[in-house]
Amino acid sequence: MESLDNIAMLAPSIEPNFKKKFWKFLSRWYGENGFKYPWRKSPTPYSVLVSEFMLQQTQAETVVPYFLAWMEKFPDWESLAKAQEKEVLRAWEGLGYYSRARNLHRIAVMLYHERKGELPSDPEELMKFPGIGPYTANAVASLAFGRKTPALDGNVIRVMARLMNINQPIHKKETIRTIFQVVDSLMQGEAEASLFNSALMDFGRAVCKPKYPRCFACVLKEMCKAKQPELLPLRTKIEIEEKKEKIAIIREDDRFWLQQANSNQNRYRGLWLFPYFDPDVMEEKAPLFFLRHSFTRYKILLEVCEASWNKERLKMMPIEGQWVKKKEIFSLPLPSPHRKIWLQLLSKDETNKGP
DNA sequence: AATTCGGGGAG
DNA sequence: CTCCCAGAATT
Repeated sequence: MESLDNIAMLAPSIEPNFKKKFWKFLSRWYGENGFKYPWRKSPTPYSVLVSEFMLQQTQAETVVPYFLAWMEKFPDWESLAKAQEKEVLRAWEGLGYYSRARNLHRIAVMLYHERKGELPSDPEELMKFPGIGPYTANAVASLAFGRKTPALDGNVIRVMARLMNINQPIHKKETIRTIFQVVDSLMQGEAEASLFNSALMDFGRAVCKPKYPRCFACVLKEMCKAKQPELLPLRTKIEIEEKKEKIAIIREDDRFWLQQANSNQNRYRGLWLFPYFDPDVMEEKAPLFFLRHSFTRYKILLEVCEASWNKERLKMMPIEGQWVKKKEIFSLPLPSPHRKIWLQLLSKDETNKGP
């Protein structure tokens, strides 16, 4: 088995023949099987950055409708720069990782005021912007500006790790550096940067899949050194933590009590939430329903109840939040579970109104 | 180097 | 149910 060092030393001098063959097979596969995503139709630096932000840790099919709606609402840097954060978060609602939306908005404002609305094309420069890391910087440089630089996402790293039979944890810095050099060398040919990176990512997603790779349909099989079927080092398993949380619905006619997520906390910052039930200042009136939702390592059972303020205690203890009219809740950004709560409440209101 | 940050789709 | 996704920032 080759050591990583050997592969790293080989990288700059991969045989021209190998490079040629690699792209010949891959480009043919891409021509027949590449995905037709809307952000590939007429890419601009803006549309590419929007799509790349949305695609961070989010499956492409999930992103499609969000991307289309976003480009309608915020077609360019200027419209995004002039928007309120509330609108921006509302357009992002349901995608998760909301700091992506806040960072994208910040970038728009920065560009609009400081750079005449133009992104730099150099990956090192791109990395100076909030929310742009190594992958996104190189993706934008290649997909939007045609720079020949490797965009190493999870798919590409997996493909290359198998191709070279790197039996080491693939998230190690040294491993990534090696893969970067190899891909960099592979793409220095006729291949257009945008096509090359897109093809490799699509290929990893569709064929060289994490769990059940379709080796039988692999066009790179003859040059792959992976010892099948042993594939990749397993990831460390994470412990799931189960929690119960109680949400209070406090209403007064057509107004509901909502609070904006604390600005010094990162999760849900800027989004609006129904408050947690707090027995010190609230009284439960009636149970409503349960809702479960899970994310990363948490499995949360949300209990939703109707509640009212305990006015005596409320006087001594200022409570954050404010009354929001029913009609306004539609336009506020809510985390997914809270949006679901809201929709449940609405449908109950409707059925109660029934003839 | 490990954790945090969401949510949904696929198997 | 479990795994994973066109990652980045923070600890």
